[in-house]
Amino acid sequence: MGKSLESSKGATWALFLTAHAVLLEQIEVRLADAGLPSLAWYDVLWALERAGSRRLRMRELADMSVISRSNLTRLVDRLEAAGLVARERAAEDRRGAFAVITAEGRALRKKMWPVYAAAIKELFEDHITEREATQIREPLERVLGAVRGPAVED
Amino acid sequence: MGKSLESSKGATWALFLTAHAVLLEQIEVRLADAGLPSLAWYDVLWALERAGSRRLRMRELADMSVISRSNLTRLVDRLEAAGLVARERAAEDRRGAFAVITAEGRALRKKMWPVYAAAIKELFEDHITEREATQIREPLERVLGAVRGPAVED
DNA sequence: TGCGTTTAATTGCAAATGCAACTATTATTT
DNA sequence: AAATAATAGTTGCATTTGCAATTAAACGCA
Repeated sequence: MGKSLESSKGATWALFLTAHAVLLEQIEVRLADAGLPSLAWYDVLWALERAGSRRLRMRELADMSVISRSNLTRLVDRLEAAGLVARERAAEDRRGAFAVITAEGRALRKKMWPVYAAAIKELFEDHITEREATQIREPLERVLGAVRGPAVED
Repeated sequence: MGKSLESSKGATWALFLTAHAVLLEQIEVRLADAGLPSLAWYDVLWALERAGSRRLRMRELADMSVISRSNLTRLVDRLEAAGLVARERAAEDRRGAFAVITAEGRALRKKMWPVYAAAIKELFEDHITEREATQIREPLERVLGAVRGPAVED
């Protein structure tokens, strides 16, 4: 294509950061405007709802939501205070605890989804083709794979 | 390509969020390990350094860094306390203030860059081709353009 | 000119986050 | 089995964020 561009990778990274910040900000505004809790709550509720028996160990939940253990402890505190989640002591390992989503939790998650989905659609999906989605997804999967499971080194 | 995939857009969005969270976490760890401040500081310093006369109005800086005005006020408070930035009252509009990067600020930014750059490279750039970078960048630019300048509506 | 409006930036206060230390329990060594 | 290490989760405390209200200056216009 003629003149070579310096490197578009740096620009891609910058754009990745900016796009994330702007989109998340917009989504949070929409949720707040609808009188709904933040995305962080949604993520945890959704992770629990998908889980086999609607429960996950704190550790698993923290990993899936990509937040620290201590932050998850407090987030679950808040969710529990709101009646959306309950803690259950683990029988087989008495150190551990499960977070279990309640019926109210499921109801709220279900109520949040349309607002969240509409935001994703309008802000993100409507502007990219199916093909582009794949072209974004594939490299990101590779990136994530490299960070997460860099194949045990010895 | 034969069997149609449900929609890869949802998966792309999920991946976008996860990749962002994981990569940022890793980058922050590397900066902290090197005894350096967070990316938020870097962003502000870099925005100022790029600016014409090494200064920007608080408003512009907040927009560029995608953070709220009030948060920027405090972030600049901290940067100022660290001697990396100074505030300058605007002459032509006495409500306003400029944030100006200091020599120390420039020095620190310069010291942070190699660590940050190495992280971006290893975690992100090394796993995608130049072509893929473009294929990510283009749709994201469109997305961002749509959110930001949705063409004045009336 | 004077009055209401908009804009820039900051502040108060509550909520959320990050990090290091701590408790309880299980796993490993010897 | 006792001693040591490792793991799960929580807590204390300091930092950072978010939101609403506030102060100050500029603008718009009657």
